[in-house]
Amino acid sequence: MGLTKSEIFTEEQNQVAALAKAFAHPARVAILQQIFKVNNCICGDLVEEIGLAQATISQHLRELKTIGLIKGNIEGTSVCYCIDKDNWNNMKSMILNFMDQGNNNGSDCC
Amino acid sequence: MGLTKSEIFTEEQNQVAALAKAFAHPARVAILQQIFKVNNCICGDLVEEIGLAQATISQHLRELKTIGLIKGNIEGTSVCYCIDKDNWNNMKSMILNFMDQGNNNGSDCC
DNA sequence: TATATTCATCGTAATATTGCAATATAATAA
DNA sequence: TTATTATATTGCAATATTACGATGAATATA
Repeated sequence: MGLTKSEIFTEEQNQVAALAKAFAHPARVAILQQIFKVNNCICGDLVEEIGLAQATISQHLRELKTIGLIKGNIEGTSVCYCIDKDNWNNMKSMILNFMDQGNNNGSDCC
Repeated sequence: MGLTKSEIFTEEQNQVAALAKAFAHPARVAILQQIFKVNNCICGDLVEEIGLAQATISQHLRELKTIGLIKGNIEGTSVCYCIDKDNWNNMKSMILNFMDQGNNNGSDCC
């Protein structure tokens, strides 16, 4: 069916999944790394850096913006993107919290 | 097209994306949480706990197993699943490393 | 004004994912 | 042997994702 039954899961489960989905494509991982690397805002050099069509990059940027990981600012004819650090840190905590369950020190049970 | 162009990305970018994809569905998040919660091995109570058909749960379990986050052990007629802690910790490091870039302390640039 | 530049959006083709019923497989119990 | 139980696999239908060309909107430049 392709339709996730979100209503049967907790808010937290849906949130973790939604954030993970944002990271679940190498182009979006690459975009985020590039924004971090350049540190200052970058614009459409992403299209050059990464080897995808402009429309494709724009689509990935929108997904990252929609979930709140990045912000975009219009500067003349180009658009400057950067990490939304508050949100980024919140989401980092969420993922950490999820991955830290049960402190993983005992030996595997099977 | 629906076909990710993996070859144009780095190994790391593809790995982060692959791990994130495993977390990118609330059913898989719920399965992992449940395995952690019960701590000891659990079997097909997942079908009861989570409200999805047995075939669907089995499919999600296979994805988690394929990427290496969990291990399954046959015990009589049932199967005991548990976290693969070595892999889990490695993947946690990978995600942390990715999310820690640029230590996020300055103010946003736009 | 006319033209270029930069980015977003639309439409669409190809592929992937989700979910389930039906069926298969494997181990135990009667 | 014949059930029974627990899980996996297969085969679909519905929906989502990825990618890109074409086009649109906005700003800058000649």
